[in-house]
Amino acid sequence: MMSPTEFFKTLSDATRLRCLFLLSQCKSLCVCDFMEILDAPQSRISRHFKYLRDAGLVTDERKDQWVHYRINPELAPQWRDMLKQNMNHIRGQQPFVDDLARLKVYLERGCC
Amino acid sequence: MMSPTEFFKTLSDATRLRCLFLLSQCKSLCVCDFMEILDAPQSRISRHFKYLRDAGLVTDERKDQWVHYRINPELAPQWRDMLKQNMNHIRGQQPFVDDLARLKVYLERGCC
DNA sequence: ATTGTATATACGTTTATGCGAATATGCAAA
DNA sequence: TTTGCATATTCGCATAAACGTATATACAAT
Repeated sequence: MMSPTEFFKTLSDATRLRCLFLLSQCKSLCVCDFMEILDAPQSRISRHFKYLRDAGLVTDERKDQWVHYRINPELAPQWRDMLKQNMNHIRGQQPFVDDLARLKVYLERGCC
Repeated sequence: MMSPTEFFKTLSDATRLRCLFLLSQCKSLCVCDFMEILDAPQSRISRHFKYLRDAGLVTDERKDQWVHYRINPELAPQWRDMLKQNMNHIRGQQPFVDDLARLKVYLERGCC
């Protein structure tokens, strides 16, 4: 179980927050998607997803070589609501506006 | 102006979060109130209020020796809503339940 | 002026966190 | 079983953040 402080700490890093935001806007994405959309090296994405997994906010599912992440479908409703509301609030701000635009382009031309 | 990441970082420390929560439940409180309710040394409270001031989340007002803090009444609606919603979400969890109980006892018998 | 109370800040230390580079692992296809 | 790609982890380093103690400041009352 997670404390509110830990919840906010998890959201307090730009890479993690941008990843969570992207996941809040689509079903699932794999590590290389995040690398491209956020223009970040692989170790950074992977490391921060470890934090997100440990916090219970996301789950991973391997398909062949790819690991797909999604918002943890078993997240307690309380945290799920909190996450959703916060994601809605940041939706209109940078860098999330641009990230969302890039996500859409990316999904349209077919992801990895 | 504040970035979402900075907003969450500000909420990611237990002392700051508890202070903000208390302020969300009453008009204003002074440093010694927080010291007693949270059982924390003065330097800790004061230091964290500097962060909260710098982030623009609270304002201070001196009355004689006492400095009263409140949620910044000029906080942009966006942040105000976000803060309010998050405070509502943590309301039912520890240590905030106990903090609120202590706040009520404290206010009833007359604060500092 | 001095004292007492409330609050703020400076200092040195400790711990936490983020980073890239390098390496390891897992899986599929050859 | 080797190669190649996707992902995870380890490492050493650098910076940030939190802490308590001690000191400084602000104000009121004497």
